[in-house]
Amino acid sequence: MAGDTRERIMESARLTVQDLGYGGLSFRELAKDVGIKSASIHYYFPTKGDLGEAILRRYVDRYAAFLDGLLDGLPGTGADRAALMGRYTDMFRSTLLNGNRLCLAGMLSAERNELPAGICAEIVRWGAMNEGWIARVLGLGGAGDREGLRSRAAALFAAVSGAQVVAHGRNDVAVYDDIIAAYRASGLVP
Amino acid sequence: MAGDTRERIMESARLTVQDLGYGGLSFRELAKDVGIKSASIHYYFPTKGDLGEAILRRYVDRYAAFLDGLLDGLPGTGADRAALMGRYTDMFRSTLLNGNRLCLAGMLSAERNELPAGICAEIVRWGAMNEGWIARVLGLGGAGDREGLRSRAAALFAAVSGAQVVAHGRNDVAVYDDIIAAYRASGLVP
DNA sequence: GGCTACCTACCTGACGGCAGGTAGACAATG
DNA sequence: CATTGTCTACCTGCCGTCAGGTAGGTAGCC
Repeated sequence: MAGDTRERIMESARLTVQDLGYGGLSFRELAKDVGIKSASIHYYFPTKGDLGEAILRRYVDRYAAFLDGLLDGLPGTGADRAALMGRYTDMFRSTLLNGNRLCLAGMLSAERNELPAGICAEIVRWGAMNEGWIARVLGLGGAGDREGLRSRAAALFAAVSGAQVVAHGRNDVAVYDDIIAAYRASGLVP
Repeated sequence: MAGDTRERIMESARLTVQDLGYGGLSFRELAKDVGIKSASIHYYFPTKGDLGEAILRRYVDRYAAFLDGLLDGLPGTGADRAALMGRYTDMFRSTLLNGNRLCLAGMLSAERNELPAGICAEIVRWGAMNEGWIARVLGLGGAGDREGLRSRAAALFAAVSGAQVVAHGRNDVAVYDDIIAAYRASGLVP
């Protein structure tokens, strides 16, 4: 199966980074999980940095496609803002449910000061993509100056990310749910 | 100087963890920074976990004292809620300014899945302490049911933490400032 | 005063283990 | 024959940790 091994390396690596962080990702454990020898990983990804960049790049791409898919064929009435944001917060919720994992980019954000530059660039792209999507959703209701939407979207993205980190630190999804509910009550999240 | 070496170990370790994380803290580098040999650290802290727990415990205690100090001798009119929250957000801001560091507990929150239990307990204490203080500040305005204050405080704590993580990931304090401003505009932060 | 005993605050030197990474052989496939 | 994918074997370097030693101070006792 061409490309299968590469696929399984990336999948396993992603799950590990979301669990233990980039520093907690080891080629030996990774190889054990995939069922090959650690040296073989270098065939696909010359260095650890290359692997990290590849999985984050694909992560951002996939979620961009997923989020865009949510907007497809939308009436644009703005009646669905709340529903869309519910889908958005559920996205972060599901990673917590999956072994108390953190969003890949969120985890790497924390580790930023010991990461290669290529990964940092992808972290920035993750933020811009999320904020862009949220701004579009917020704009569905109608007007709102573009700059206002943009800054509110950035706030919303940071708030949801923070809720995930805090809940992750306490290993308790209920904490996440409560915080999101409070965001909604305060009007920050539609 | 009795206790001086122990003090310097803890200070250097704390700064490193806020910079590179718990995984990025090495006894050899730490010893080099303090000016002793790495083995000597074990004289003060038997294991790495003990050191980590000690610095986080003190971190929580000190910020608890600092925040309580802000409330001392307050008129309680509630006119100062905004000012107090400004002091609070400035606290997180200053760690970003200091070498793009993260709040110690925030960093450890991300690494939670590979941390000894003693440290995890202190992370929980950090959250409870912050939420308790914020709830008190929010309550200064007057009424508000206790449960409502509590959940709003939890949201505010998570939001500010998230703003710090996102700004840290982009290595840009301006990002933090913009997000906090948007929180204020949305009414989440007084 | 002198001796013993214990303490603090480090040190030297090493241990086993794991990290990412490399060189080169080899079998399978086209 | 050439390419692809994986292997074995190994490298250097760092990791936390430990055993054991030592210089200097202090306290108690004859």
